[in-house]
Amino acid sequence: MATLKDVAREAGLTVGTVSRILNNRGYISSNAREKVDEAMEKLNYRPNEVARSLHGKSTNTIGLIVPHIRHPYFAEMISNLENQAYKKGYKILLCNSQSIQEKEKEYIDIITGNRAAGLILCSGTVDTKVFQRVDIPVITMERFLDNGTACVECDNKQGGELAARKLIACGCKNLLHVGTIGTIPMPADMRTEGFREICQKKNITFVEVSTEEEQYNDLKYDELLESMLIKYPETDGMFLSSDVMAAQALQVCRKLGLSVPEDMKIVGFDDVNIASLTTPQLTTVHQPVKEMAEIAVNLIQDAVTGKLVPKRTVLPVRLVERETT
Amino acid sequence: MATLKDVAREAGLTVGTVSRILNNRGYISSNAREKVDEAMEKLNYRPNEVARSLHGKSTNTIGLIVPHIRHPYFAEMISNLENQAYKKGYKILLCNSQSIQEKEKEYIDIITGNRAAGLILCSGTVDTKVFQRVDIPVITMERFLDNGTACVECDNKQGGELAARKLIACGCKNLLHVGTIGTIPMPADMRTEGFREICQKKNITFVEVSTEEEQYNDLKYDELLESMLIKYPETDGMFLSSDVMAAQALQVCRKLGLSVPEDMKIVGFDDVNIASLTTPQLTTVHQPVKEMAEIAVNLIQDAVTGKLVPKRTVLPVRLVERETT
DNA sequence: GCCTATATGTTAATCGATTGTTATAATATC
DNA sequence: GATATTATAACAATCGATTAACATATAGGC
Repeated sequence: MATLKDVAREAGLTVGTVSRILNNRGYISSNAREKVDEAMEKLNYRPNEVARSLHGKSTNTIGLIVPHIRHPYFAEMISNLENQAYKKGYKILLCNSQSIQEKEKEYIDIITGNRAAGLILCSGTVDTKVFQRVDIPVITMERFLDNGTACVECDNKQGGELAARKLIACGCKNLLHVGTIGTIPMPADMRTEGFREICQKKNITFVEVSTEEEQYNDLKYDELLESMLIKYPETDGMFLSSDVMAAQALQVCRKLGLSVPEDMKIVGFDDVNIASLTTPQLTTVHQPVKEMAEIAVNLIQDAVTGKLVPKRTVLPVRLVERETT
Repeated sequence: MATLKDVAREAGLTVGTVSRILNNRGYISSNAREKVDEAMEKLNYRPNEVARSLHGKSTNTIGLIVPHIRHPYFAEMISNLENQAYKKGYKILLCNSQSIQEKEKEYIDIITGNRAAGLILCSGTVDTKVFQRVDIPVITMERFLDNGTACVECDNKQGGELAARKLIACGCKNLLHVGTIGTIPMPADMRTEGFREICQKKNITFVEVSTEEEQYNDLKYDELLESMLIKYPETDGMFLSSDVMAAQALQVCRKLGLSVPEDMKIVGFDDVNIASLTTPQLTTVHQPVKEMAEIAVNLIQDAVTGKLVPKRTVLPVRLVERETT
């Protein structure tokens, strides 16, 4: 591929001048600019961003680590992050950790090695110690991290409360809640917390179940859900920590001959696409994914430019009532 | 961040020696290696990949341009591509074109400017002329491109045939097919082609509709579908070019009081997650996304290493029968 | 004819690594 | 003990751009 030197030679100028023209610095004659434009066109020149980044301190890349791309919530999140990154002149280096600690660590090495401007972490198995050695801004989403630069999350607890309140208002007496992965603490656990508090306050019987990594990875909760409904046949309302789970709960109910919402009320979480594609459509807790994504990217930029950055940003959620309650 | 020079100073050696140790070339004393290890540990050194790539000819980045991340088919595709890329030592630079030509062009500039090893293109609005100037391997997926290095696709025509055959075998007499975006020619159009051929051969009445970009971008087909079903009330079978569309068709049928599969049979395309989360679950044409993704990444690698690369790879599809037929 | 503003050339350093060539030790061989 | 061999490092060029310092050249203004 053609280099600046080639362009300079072709245009009959020196690299210094051509670079000046490219970057609009100093004095430039329209004549020279024309010659350079022609030469670039002719040689199909495109500045080597690698060389440029080497000269500058960092790149305009944001490393993004998610546990799953296929999961609609993350697909939605990635999409919004990409969008905002594009607007701000960043590009996204996409890393799918699959919740594998080793892979996550490796990706952190790759991202820092590539001198990314910042790191957005939606995945959470890595030891926080790893991050003491990361010297670029780290924005966590739905993940605890003492050493992180900042954290963006939705009001998970409020979400759990909304779900519990709704189910109880619908007349449910025996609730079942399936939460996030039991082995890894994360902000999403607060959904359970909020749910629990309301149930206790209102004196409603409830069962709490957490999922296993395997189920999370395969997006396959039907067996767990079925066994739970068989184990607790008196259940008349469920709060699931994701819409994917809730959609599967619907299928399980159908299999077991339970009508929703007549025999069973269901509340999901996330409010992704599928929530309105199931039959009946899901009542769910809406996460402001777009705003969270925008804030995350903006925080990276602020942190890079040395601005003071809020340690924690919590956005409100809201209940979207559809047909399962 | 610490550089090689810092490590060398710390270890009391020169950069050349340290580099040699890092890359295991030439003679190295265990003493020197030890000192370097210590220095790296102490300084938290991580090689600057930007500098490394500058020296080498290209990076190990693959540029990936998709029209949508949120669309479950692409989410699935991205996930599989990322996976294979990781296995092969590549990283993914993710670009969401939103089917906007200008954005696509800009991304191509960014990708080539960053000296990516190759480009995987799942999006298709850009003028093919643009690619005459791209000097890295370009693998297209579900997209025509004369100047591309290679193309990977599923047997779209066969998919259309399977769908038509199934609907006809179910006894449908008046079919409706909603295809891809009318204004942009793409391999997926062959689904329509295959569908049409079978209908004609079997003498079955059918209506063909194409979608608009706006609907594709918003993943919102319900209004179109509803108007079509009202316009063609005799319709008793539908073939939709994606599962997202098929899932929405189900909702529209429900709204119009049509039972599926009794009054209306439905066949989708892609076989993504939602296909088994709708009620009834979708009969659909399965695309071998994983294999397509693996092949695409492998083709990039082969092209980079100068291997001869097949111009076109077509993978078979298969019908997955669920509950809508 | 001098000054100034404009335009470009020249030269060289820099970013952080890789790598070929060369220099210097340490050890082995006869 | 001289010579060959092997081990270990230093030195310097290179990748492709940016940028600063300084020199030079042309033009117009007064």
